[in-house]
Amino acid sequence: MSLHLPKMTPQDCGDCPIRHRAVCSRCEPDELHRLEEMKYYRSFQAGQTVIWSGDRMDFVASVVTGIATLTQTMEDGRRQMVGLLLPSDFVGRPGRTTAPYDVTATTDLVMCCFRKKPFEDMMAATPHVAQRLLEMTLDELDAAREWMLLLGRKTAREKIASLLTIIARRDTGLKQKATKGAVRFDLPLTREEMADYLGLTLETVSRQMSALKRDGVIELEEKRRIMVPDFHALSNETGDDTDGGMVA
Amino acid sequence: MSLHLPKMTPQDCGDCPIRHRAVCSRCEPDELHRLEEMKYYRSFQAGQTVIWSGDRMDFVASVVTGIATLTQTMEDGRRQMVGLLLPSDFVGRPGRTTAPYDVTATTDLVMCCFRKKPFEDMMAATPHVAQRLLEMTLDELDAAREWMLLLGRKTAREKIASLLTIIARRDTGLKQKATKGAVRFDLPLTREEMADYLGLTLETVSRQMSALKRDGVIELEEKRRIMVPDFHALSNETGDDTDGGMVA
DNA sequence: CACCTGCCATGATTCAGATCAAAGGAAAGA
DNA sequence: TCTTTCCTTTGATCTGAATCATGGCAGGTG
Repeated sequence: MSLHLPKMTPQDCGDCPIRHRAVCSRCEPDELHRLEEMKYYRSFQAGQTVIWSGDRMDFVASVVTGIATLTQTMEDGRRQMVGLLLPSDFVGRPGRTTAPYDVTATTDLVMCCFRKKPFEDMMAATPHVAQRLLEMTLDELDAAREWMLLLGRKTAREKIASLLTIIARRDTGLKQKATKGAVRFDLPLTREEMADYLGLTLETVSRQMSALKRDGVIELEEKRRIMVPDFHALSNETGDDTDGGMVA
Repeated sequence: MSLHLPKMTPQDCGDCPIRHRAVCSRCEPDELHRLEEMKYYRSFQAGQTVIWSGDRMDFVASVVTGIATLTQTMEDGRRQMVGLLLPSDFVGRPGRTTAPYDVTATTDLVMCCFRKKPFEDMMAATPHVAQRLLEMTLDELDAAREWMLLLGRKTAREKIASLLTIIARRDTGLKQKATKGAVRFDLPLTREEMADYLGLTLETVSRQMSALKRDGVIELEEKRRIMVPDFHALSNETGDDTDGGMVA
């Protein structure tokens, strides 16, 4: 395998695929220009570690393409994934010098980085970056709390169904429950990564995937290729109130 | 029981017990004055619900005194606490109209409330509130992620020890691991609330408390009054890397 | 080709924590 | 005083997921 990483030609922010959703989405042209001056790209291969927990972290970054994970590890090796970073998601905390989690590239990954100091200066000087970052952080907090419910109270089957639902939704670009009929998508995670995310073992993940297949809720076209014949049936397995909220 | 709530005389922000830690901590005198004009206090008795999940929420607020909880409930009644609100903590999300969780007063509670619209206007106009709110939200996100590790990977005994450690630390006002010798504190939660927080049943909570007592890690002076003879011994039960991080 | 190595599935067995059940103690009201 | 209610503890049993163990398959490599 070649170890050459693709050379990233610094792009024009105007062409950036995450321009409208990332931390820079609210920026005025002059702010964007300033960010453009300080940004640089970094690429990682699938499996590479971006940062180790405890390392000094002198940059912040947005995911441009690919998927990364945040994981915590206990001394005895137990691991829990605490975040899944998709394109436009932000990594790093202004005002902190040390990474609190391992950040790992799950697929090939491109990040748009800013050195921390200039970025912090900019945050202090103009409000749009900070405003957007607050919004994004609040969204992440909501997601983390939803995950707490999953980890604390859901069964293995519900956990799997919930994860598949989330991936299916964002993969098909569908917002709410509006998904009808069959859906197809690729799992970006190994069984072990799924287990780390769901607070399960990989064996349990494998068994529950098989069970959902046996019950006709999903079909496996390949190990990582999922077909959901009836999205509503999958939603019903998540344990969430999926029936559109308010009772008539 | 009398249903009269204590009449709160609006306080001067300068005397406020949470002045230096709450969302207003960065405010300049003029900003503080503006907040003072729009604030109002609300009191709740222990056990009262502050807001129901799904309710319209037209205010945001800081906890002044007392403790509140955020909980999510599944249709079949499974409950997971997703946040513990202590004095100076902030409730409510600017830009959202509907409460995502039940908020409940665990003890008698006083909140300093702001109607959402004026508060949002102020956030847009001056940066200090938004800056502080971002900081606090990032802290909460870290706490939520630490809790994800606990919920996903820790044993019942580790969960209990972790919760006791956290409450002990904030109760004794101690920052890091610097606690030496005996510590005493009151549990602000019932066994059931502890269970809801830890993703356990109340029976398991009770049993593990008894086990920690049997093993001499804690002593129960009353049901809710904890004495920890050796704080380090308790920390060792949390499963966390408590030995000060870096290996020599 | 034969041989790894990484990933996945599945069977057998164990065990931590849930569930079911009963009862004790403290506080509040009648 | 007795009763009720809330909180807690403890015991007996069950069970969902972990653990232990094996084998299959696909892709890469010598």
